[in-house]
Amino acid sequence: MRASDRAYAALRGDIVEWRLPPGSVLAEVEQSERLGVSRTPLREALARLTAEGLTAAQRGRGVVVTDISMDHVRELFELRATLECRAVELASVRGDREVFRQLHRELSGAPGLLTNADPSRAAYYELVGRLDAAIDAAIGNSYLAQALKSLRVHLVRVRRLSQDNPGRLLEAAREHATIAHAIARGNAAVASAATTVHLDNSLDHLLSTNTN
Amino acid sequence: MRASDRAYAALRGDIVEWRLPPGSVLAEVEQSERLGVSRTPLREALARLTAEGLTAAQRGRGVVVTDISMDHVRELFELRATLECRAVELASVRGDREVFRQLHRELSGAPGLLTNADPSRAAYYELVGRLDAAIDAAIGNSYLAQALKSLRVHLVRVRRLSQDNPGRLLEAAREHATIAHAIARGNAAVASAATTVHLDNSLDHLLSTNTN
DNA sequence: GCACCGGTCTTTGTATACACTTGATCACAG
DNA sequence: CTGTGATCAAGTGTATACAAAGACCGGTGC
Repeated sequence: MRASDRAYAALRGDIVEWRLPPGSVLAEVEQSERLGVSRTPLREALARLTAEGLTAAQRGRGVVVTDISMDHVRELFELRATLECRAVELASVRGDREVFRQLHRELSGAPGLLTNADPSRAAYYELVGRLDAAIDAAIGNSYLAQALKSLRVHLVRVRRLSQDNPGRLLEAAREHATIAHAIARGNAAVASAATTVHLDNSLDHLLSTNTN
Repeated sequence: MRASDRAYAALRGDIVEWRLPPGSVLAEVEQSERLGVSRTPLREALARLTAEGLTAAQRGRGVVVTDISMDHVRELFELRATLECRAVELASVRGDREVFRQLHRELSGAPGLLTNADPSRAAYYELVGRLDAAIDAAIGNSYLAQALKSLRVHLVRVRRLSQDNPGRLLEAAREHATIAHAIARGNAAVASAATTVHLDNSLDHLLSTNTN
C-alpha cells in the first residue's frame, strides 16, 4: 500500500471519528511526523481530503478541518434527499428484487440487533451499510454512485452529532425496512416517499438533540 | 499563482477542449516538461483531475484521460436531471425574482445572438452560463452547488460531442427562457418540469447526432 | 509456434533540501 | 498609549535525487 493512501486513510478516519475535530490545523511537518510518512505523500492526502470537502486550505496557515454547523447539516440533508430519492427510484426499477426482499427480512429483524449487548450498534450499522451498497449497485449509474459516496463521507461525520437513542434507531430501522420493501416490490414512488420521510425524521431528530 | 494551479488549469483545459482526447496517457515527466513545472506540482494537478473523474490512474502506466461513451453521457444526464431539477425548484422558492426576470428577457432575445456573425456562439454560451450562475447563487446550498459544479466539468467536455445546429440552439434558448420564466414566477413545479423537458431534448439531440 | 521467464528500462512513489510567502512579534515614532 | 513598520521565524510551495515497482522485450523451452 502506498504511503499517501495510508496517510489519507488515517487522516480521514481521524476526521470522521472526531479525533481531529473541526477547526484542527493540520500542519504538514507535524502530521507527516505523526503518521510516519514524508511530506510529499502527506500533501497528496491533504489534497484529496480538501477535494472531498473534509478540509479546507487556509492560505499561509495550512489546511484546517472544515466546520460542521447545523446549517451545513441542513444543506447536507437537502442534497442527500435529492440524491437518495432518485437512487431508490432507480433501484426500484433496475434492482434485483430478491436482494431487497432479503434485506427487508433482515431489517425487519433489526430490533434483535439493537440489544444492550452491542452498545456500538456495529451489527446494525453494518446492515444499513449493506442496504446502501445494494442501492448503489442497483442504480447502475457510476456518476450518481460517486456523488452518493462523496456525500456519505460527510454523513459519517455528522452521525457523531446525533446522540442516537434506542427509540430513534428502532424507528429508523422500521423506515429502512419500508424502503427496502418498496424497492423489492418495484414501487419507485413509495420508495422515494419513504426515503423522504426517513430523512426528514432523521434530520428532525438531529436538530432536536442539538441546540446549536 | 501556484505552479500546481497553473498545471491543473492547463491540463483541465486541454482535456475539456479535447486537445487531450480520451485515452491520452499523461506521463509525469512528459507533461511536467511541456507545462514548464516540476513533477511535484504536476502530480498535485493530476490528483485533482483524477478526483474529479477527468482522468483515472492506471496502476503502473500513469494516468489516462477517461473515456466518454454514450452510456456515460446517459448516466451523466441522469445525474444532471436529478440535480438541476432540484436546483431550479429551490431557486424558484429562494431566488431573487428580478434576477430571473432579467435573464428571461435576455434569453427571449437569444435568437439575435445566434447569428452567423458569431460562429463560436460565445455570447450565447455566456448568457447560459449566467443563468447557471444565477441558479447556483439562488439555491443557497453549498453542497448542491458543489455537486453541480463538478458535474458541469464533464458536461463541457460532452458539449463537443454535440454538433450544435442553429435549430437546436434556438430550441434550447426557448427552453432556457421557459425555465427562467418559471423561476421568476416562483413556480417550482413548472421550473422542474421545464428542466426535465429541456434535458431530455438535449440528450435526445446528442444521441441522434452520435451513432456510437 | 506459443507460452513462460528473466532482465532491463521506463515510470511512478517517496524523501529531502531549498526558496519564498506569510504571519507574528517587537521596537520605535507619533 | 497606539499605530505602523521592519525583522524574524515558521510553514508552505517547488525542485530534484533516489528507490521501487511494473511493463516491455528478448530469449528459451516445450
